[in-house]
Amino acid sequence: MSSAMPEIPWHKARKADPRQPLSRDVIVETGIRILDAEGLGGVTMRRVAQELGTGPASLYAHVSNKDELCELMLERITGEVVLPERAEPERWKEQVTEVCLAAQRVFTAHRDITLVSLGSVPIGPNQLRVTEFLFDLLLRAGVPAQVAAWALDALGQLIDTDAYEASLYVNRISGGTDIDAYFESIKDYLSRLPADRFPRMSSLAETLISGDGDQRFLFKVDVLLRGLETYIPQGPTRE
Amino acid sequence: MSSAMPEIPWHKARKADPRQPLSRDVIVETGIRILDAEGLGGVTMRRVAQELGTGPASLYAHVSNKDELCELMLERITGEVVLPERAEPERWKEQVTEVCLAAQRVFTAHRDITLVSLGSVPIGPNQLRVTEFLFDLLLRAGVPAQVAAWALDALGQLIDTDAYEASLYVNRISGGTDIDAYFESIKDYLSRLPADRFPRMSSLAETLISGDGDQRFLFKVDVLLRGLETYIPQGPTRE
DNA sequence: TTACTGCGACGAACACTGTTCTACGCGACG
DNA sequence: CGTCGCGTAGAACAGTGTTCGTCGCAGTAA
Repeated sequence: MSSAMPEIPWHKARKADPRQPLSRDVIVETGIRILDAEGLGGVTMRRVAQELGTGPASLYAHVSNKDELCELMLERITGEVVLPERAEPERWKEQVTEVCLAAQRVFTAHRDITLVSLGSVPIGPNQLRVTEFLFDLLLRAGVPAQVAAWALDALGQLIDTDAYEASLYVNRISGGTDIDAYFESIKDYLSRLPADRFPRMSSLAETLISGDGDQRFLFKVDVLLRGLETYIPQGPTRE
Repeated sequence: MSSAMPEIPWHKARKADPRQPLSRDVIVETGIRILDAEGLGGVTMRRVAQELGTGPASLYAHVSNKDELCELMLERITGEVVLPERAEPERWKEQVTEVCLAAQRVFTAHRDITLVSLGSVPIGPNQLRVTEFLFDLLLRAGVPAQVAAWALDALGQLIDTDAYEASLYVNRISGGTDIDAYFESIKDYLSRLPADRFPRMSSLAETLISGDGDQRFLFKVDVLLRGLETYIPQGPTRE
């Protein structure tokens, strides 16, 4: 206890990077940084804490859970989705497509973050912001309220699932796998299938695996919108 | 080593249930039993081994991985999906709906197993069986090959995602949460949203959360099929 | 200035996870 | 009868999320 005691060494050297005094925001930002670099699997409490020069227990003063941390990350990332200035119902299909594509781009850029949103009801402010825009747009386009409401569910699932699958390929690529060779091997496998039991898949293997992620995603959105259009009372929009 | 030695106790008492001599099939079956009872989170190598009266290391002689075990489980479960006797293209929409509903029922009955299929290309025999049937049905209905191929992707994602979300509610229920009260609280939350920024969601909160899982799922399938129909060259099928 | 009080920080530990190493025992085959 | 190989399984390793209890520092009251 005397002043003759030398400085306790480990207490000062504790953090190589004595940055902000550890807040909710810093933790979320750090989590996202790790997410972008290593994927959701790399985001562990220990890893985040280490990046902040501390131990995992310190995080629990600001974040109650790892699940909560992940949802906070998702909320912040959803904030990156930029929406059009205003809804243009006369070209609603194009605008819905634009928003979906923007969202898919943002999520895919953050690896497998959509694994989090697949399992949670979107109630964060930013998630509500996007949902409200699409909801309003569909209603203005003449889609019945109940149809529009359920369509939001479908659109959200579509974006999440597609972004998740896209991120899996990113993971594989960053894991060293040659993605083209991978798809080629699948095509070979399908085409070699016994033609008596799998006539369609074996003969159309090429067709099955054709198209990159964006093409397939845009196709799915298009199918959904075409289907939605048939629910508009006065029939399909005239060209 | 003499015959005077008493029975080695721990060798006989090792397993309370000395069943089959540990094969791939038994391991997969045990995994599915645990999956049904506790969800995918309960399926650990230790838990499966314990159920078989052995240690986790023993499983690795029959299964190379936990991931492989999960995919084997998925494959076997997919085998439970019963397909119609033969494709009836004249009522393709109804038949696709039937198959989708059947698949969704099977998967939902096995908790969150679809979390596995979300992350893997379906190449197991049983998965191919279902896919081939749907592919053939769509082609016979007049859907162009490329459209049908991509539609298979969309249908699979729809089934997987919906079954996964349904299972989350099952998990919550088995976790003791009152699911009705949960949705009611979400409805309250949405309706209390500031009306200036969220006019649509706050006023239509009731509409947003209405409908049970089956209704919403059937709606999504219907939208997809209606959209698909517009891709058929001679236009929508006449009634 | 001093004493206290409350809260954030955090090392250590707990109960888990998937996976690997290595020794062991038993059946089949030469 | 000997030997070889394979399936079994205990122990251990490097991780995981989370909790406990201590410790030091800020702010506040006396």
